[in-house]
Amino acid sequence: MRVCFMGTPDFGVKSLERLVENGWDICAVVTQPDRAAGRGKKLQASPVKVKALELGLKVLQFERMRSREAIDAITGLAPDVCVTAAYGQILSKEFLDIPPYGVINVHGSLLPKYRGAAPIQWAVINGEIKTGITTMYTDVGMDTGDILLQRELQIGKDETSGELFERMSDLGAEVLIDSLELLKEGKAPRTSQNHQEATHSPMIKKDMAMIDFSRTSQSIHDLVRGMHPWPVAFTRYKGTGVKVHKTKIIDTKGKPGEVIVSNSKQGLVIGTGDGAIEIVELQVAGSKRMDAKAYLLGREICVGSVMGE
RNA sequence: CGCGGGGUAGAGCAGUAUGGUAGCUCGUCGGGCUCAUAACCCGGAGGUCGGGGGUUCAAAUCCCUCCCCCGCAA
Repeated sequence: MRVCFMGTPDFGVKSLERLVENGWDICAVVTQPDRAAGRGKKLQASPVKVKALELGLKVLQFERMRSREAIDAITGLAPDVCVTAAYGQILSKEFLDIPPYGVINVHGSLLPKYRGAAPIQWAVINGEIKTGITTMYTDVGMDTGDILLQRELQIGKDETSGELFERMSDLGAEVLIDSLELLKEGKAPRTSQNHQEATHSPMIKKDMAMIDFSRTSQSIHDLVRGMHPWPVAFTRYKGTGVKVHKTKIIDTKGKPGEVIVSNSKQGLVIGTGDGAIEIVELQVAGSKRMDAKAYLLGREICVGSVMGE
């Protein structure tokens, strides 16, 4: 089977790697165009593109997948199946009809829950204790296609999105391979989704990562985990941004946002809506990420002052 | 040339405008005190001040240059 792989961020890299390891014939890797990003605004290739080049695969990049040019190029490759893993563009009916075996998508949630762009982060932010991988037959809707395979994964109490991402991309690669095997043998299951139970996970934006200390300690802890390693939950202190990398729920009481404890021995503890939370690791603008205790050796945060403003 | 902050002891910082003994908090090592401690007291070790060049009697500090880290924006 000729496979056309489509993906952009890290999530897809593992799947691509495993496909190649397992001997699948990758006729091309389609990824989003290089974008100006990072300090200095240099053009940057997507993680999938980097890996594809490393593996010596043919790379294609299209501004718009719906364009004539893109459709013709893929048609010309005559793939038997297309695989998408966080590709980043909605595919048209015309495109979906190209490969005879269809387009298979690897999605980071137990569909129909968490359809959309950021299923892994939202599962963590919402404090879910389990999530999983779904492979599906892509249709024109947003993650609405019929389910092929599904496999669950437990989420750790202190696990971050980044850590979960790692495990999810491994699992995703596994489930993808299994799905393709079944598809090839003509034994692939197909179950439609229960659309009544669908939920959505929109793309994460920076402002969603702002900590609201009037919420519960648990939901703040979940936000911090879910927004890590990007964009990282943050608050403000005396006008400057403070990223919060790691927190721990503390059994104490305090007003929301109030600094209850602040010294290099005991650390930094802030009041929340239902108790308190310790900021274990933080990062202020221009400086590195560090333990709050280390930060307090050289800088002061006054007890009684308020975070968040 | 997108905007900006930073590199000083193991850690976190001050010192740089006005060049002149390397400083603070913590850790660490040794000693003392206390029923006790996130304790307290005494003493010690630990630094090519990111690299290189220059100016000067003298450079962490002024000039030139290179390297590295980070925030914003994307």
